[in-house]
Amino acid sequence: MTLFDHPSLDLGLNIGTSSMAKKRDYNLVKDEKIALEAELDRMNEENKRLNELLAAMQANYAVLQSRLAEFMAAAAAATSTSEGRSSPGRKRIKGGGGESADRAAAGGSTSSAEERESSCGRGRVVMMREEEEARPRTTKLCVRTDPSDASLVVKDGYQWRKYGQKVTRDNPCPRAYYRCSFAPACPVKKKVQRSAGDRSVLVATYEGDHNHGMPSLAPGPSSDHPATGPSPVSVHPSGPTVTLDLTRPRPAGQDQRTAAESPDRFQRRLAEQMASSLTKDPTFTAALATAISGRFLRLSPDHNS
DNA sequence: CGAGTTTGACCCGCGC
DNA sequence: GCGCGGGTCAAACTCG
Repeated sequence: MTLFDHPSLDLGLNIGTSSMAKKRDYNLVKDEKIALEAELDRMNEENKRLNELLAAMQANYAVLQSRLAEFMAAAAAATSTSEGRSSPGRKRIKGGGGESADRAAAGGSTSSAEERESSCGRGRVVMMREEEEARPRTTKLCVRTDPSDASLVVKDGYQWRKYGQKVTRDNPCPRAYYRCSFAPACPVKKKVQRSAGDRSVLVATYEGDHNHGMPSLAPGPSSDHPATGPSPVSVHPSGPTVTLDLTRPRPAGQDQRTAAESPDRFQRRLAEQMASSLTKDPTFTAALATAISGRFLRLSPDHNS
């Protein structure tokens, strides 16, 4: 009757606008979902691409290492024939026959030195050569940091305790000495020094292998797990060297798209910025570097030898 | 109060 | 033998 003869205009409009708004919201959510799915696809693609890159790098590293092994074997054969026994104690290794055992014991955590000590005799050329081969693995990690950042900290996921700092002759920048403090008996040491040529590059030299897992990769609320990452990799004569650029600026033009952005574009940009900030995080990137180098070490043919 | 950092001293290998 | 330089020690200090 009258009730139905006079339907509220507002009510009807409200219903109409409400459903339209719902539809608009639905479309927005749909757009957002499409955008996120596209972003996910893009990330998956990038992940796939980086995995392929990593596989290629591993293959290259294996080839280079085998070549290095061949070269070392050839060089050893050549020097053993020409050198003879003329210089039994010429190339000494710290912690070897000349290093006092009580010093090693006083140091507390010099298991690598002790291992060498136990495996070498005094003044025997053959043993010296075995000792050289038993030398702890040395890995270099070059990290590009902000030049204004004066700290000698390379966040690689492990827990380090600084035990010394020294200004060396060939480099005005001080060199910091670290020991792995995560496991008491872990023999790994790390030296960190700014590159003499490029102050923005931190060169971290790792000696030895960790006898424990990676602390930051253990499950936990604050663990920063690498999934993808940048990093051009080069192999140095002393071992694999991972180079990271932590100061890379965001892609040009990204900051220029601020005016008149559609919501889904904004969402996309937000996602990009999140991904960008994640990969720009030094801890994230350094952990990634360690994970990559750790994977190299595990895949190394002479590892655990 | 414990863990980490700083820093001067010390040790030791090596070249001269 | 001596001095230099790299590596390490350890007491003092800082920080959370």
